[in-house]
Amino acid sequence: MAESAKAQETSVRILDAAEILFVEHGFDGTSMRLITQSAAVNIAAVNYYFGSKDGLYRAVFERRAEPFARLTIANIDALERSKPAPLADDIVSAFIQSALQLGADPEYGGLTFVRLLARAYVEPHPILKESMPRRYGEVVRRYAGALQKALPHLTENEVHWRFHFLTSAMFSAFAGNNVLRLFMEQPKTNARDPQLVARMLLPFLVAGLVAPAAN
Amino acid sequence: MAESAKAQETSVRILDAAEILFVEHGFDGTSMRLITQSAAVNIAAVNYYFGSKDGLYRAVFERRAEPFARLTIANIDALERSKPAPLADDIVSAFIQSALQLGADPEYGGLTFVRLLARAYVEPHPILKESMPRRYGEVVRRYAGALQKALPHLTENEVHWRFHFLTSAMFSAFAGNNVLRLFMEQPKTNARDPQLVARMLLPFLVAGLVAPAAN
DNA sequence: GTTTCATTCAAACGTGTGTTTGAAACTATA
DNA sequence: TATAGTTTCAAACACACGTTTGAATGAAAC
Repeated sequence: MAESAKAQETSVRILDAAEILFVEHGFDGTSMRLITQSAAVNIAAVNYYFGSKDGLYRAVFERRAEPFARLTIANIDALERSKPAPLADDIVSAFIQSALQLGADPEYGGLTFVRLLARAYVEPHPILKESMPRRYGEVVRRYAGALQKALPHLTENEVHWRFHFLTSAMFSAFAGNNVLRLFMEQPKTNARDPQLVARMLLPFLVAGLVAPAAN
Repeated sequence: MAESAKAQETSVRILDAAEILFVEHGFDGTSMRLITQSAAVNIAAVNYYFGSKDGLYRAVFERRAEPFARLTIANIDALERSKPAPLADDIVSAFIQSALQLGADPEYGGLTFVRLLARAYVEPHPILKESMPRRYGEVVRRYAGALQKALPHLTENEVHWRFHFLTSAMFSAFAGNNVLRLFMEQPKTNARDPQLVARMLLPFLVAGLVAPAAN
């Protein structure tokens, strides 16, 4: 254990520890000493490798962001190649599937990164405001564009609204932010199994997307 | 201005300032000095009136929590009185309407409290884990129960799942946590008008709820 | 006017924060 | 083995944190 830990690169150990702790306690709630202690590393190592705590936060995101973006785009590429006019059902499936793969494959960061994204929505660090849109702008354009073609009865504006709702519900569900857990003692849902979450999510989101326009 | 500020109770000024700042910067990110400075109050006043920073956090929630719970329950009471077997459409409307009234009426805390709730999902302070379920358990039971009757083709478990998705999407939308804003430079949605949000939400959520069961 | 109580205030408390330092330890090249 | 470069380390830095203190101030009761 001590050996394998030693064998690992110091910077990677820091990233792994920080990723988990940032999810658990947020950026402000996670101290340098907690991170370095959890990574079994001297406290000066963070500044040595990442310059600052902000730099570490950025690095934690950058490690996962691009692989995830590439994954989601690869999925819609594959879909559109196999089916010239995919249905909303297919598109949502591809999107959910991306999050599922992210959660399943530790190389992509697993569920931890999904939870980190969910936290970032309500706790927007200035660093993200700049780097995330650059990385995910194309993802949104691709999926919203495909949905627009599949849902011609909706205005472009309304498609974006629904994609917004969809994304909120999906990330929140995968993140395990069991809203109901905050509201009642014994929620009847077990939000921890991603496969189950996905199976429950799909019909709900697809039906919501294809619903008649408002008004 | 100085007079009206002086006329207001000190403790209320602290609550008002803290409510806003907790939403903006989170619990850990909001310092006592920032709160008291923003409330134009001596720093010792927080401990004088609320005992501690934790006590203030609890007080910020408790001021809004019960009126909101009473409001949502009054809404479903009225619905069930006027309609013996309300449809999913009616129930979701009543739920959304509660959040809308909360957002519209400053006495209920306005949108600020909705945003605070949204933050609390991903940043669960120990204090909330204990006080929120006690306050909102009945709310969830009432709405989930009514939905169960309106959706007999779904298992109790699946109803809870969908109510979970619904709540996530709704609070996230009302909170103005525009997920897409994090992902693209110029989102096509303006998440700030609650009436508009509600109009867009309703068909999406209702369709999701009444969708055929998974599997 | 005096007394009593609640409230406000400036100042300081001890502790924890992110960051920096300069020497020690290690690794690889010569 | 000597040397150059990289990485680790204990210690300290200045500063911000939540909290406490004890005196000053205010208002109400007698």
